[in-house]
Amino acid sequence: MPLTISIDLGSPVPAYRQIADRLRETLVTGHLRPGDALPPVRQLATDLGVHFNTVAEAYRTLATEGWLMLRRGSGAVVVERGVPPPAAPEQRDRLALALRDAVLKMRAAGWPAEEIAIELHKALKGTPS
Amino acid sequence: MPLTISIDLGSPVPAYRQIADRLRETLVTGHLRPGDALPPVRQLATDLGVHFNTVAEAYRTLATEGWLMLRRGSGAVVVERGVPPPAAPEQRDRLALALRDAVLKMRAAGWPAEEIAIELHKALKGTPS
DNA sequence: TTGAATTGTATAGTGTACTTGTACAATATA
DNA sequence: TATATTGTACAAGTACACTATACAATTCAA
Repeated sequence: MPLTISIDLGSPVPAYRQIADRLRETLVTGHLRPGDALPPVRQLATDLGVHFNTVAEAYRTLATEGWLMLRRGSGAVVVERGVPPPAAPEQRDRLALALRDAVLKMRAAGWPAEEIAIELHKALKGTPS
Repeated sequence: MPLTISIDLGSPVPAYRQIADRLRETLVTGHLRPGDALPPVRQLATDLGVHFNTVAEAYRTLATEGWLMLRRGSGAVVVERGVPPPAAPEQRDRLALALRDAVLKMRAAGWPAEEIAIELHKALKGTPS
């Protein structure tokens, strides 16, 4: 599978963060596994309609999180991640807040609680551990 | 109750959006109800440590969403909102994506699925309808 | 009725973040 | 060993967030 992701250039979320988010999804769900190679920054950038430096920034984000190893010439490779380093409580709070705000915005937009729960389980599905 | 909210100035999420998020929470949960007055932008701004224009931007955001009515001299007042206007599919997708990304980041940080579900229910709790 | 105080609005300025352009360094490959 | 491939570094342009300041509409006390 050639890694097909897409981003929304009209979104207020910066492109490099969207790219990181979508790639993180493939990593968390196991569609990309240790040893797998990611496409070169220039190729993915062309596919998504952004500059390759924008993709490179996303790769660096994921490398910092421990998902990837980057090397010029060799490209980006998924590495064994082990136990995620314990996040700072401040960072933990932000993650929980992001979830809460997402739910609140959906409620405010009129989503039934049912459907929100469904969306949640979709997001949890396929996640190992 | 004097409306006590707090924001995180170190967060990458812009202050005006955090303020709107926290206020939306009080609105969705019914802690602020139609007819209630919000604090003047200058007062809330002082409380939060930002410029009053930043608070004003948050108020405008919520006014656009149909929660508030703004008038100089009178201040910001919660209005009856009725049925939320049907969001554009594009906007709907973004809401669902935000939820998905929040969950994925929590998983990536090592949160057990259990606790994520708990956080979700905390966010849903107290929500009418 | 009037004038001062209160409250949101408008607009310009400043700093920061995002994206791009371009040159470069390290690795792979023919 | 030369060339292509791949990520990196850094400067420039643009958009966004926040602030400063002046302003307009409303409220309220004298």
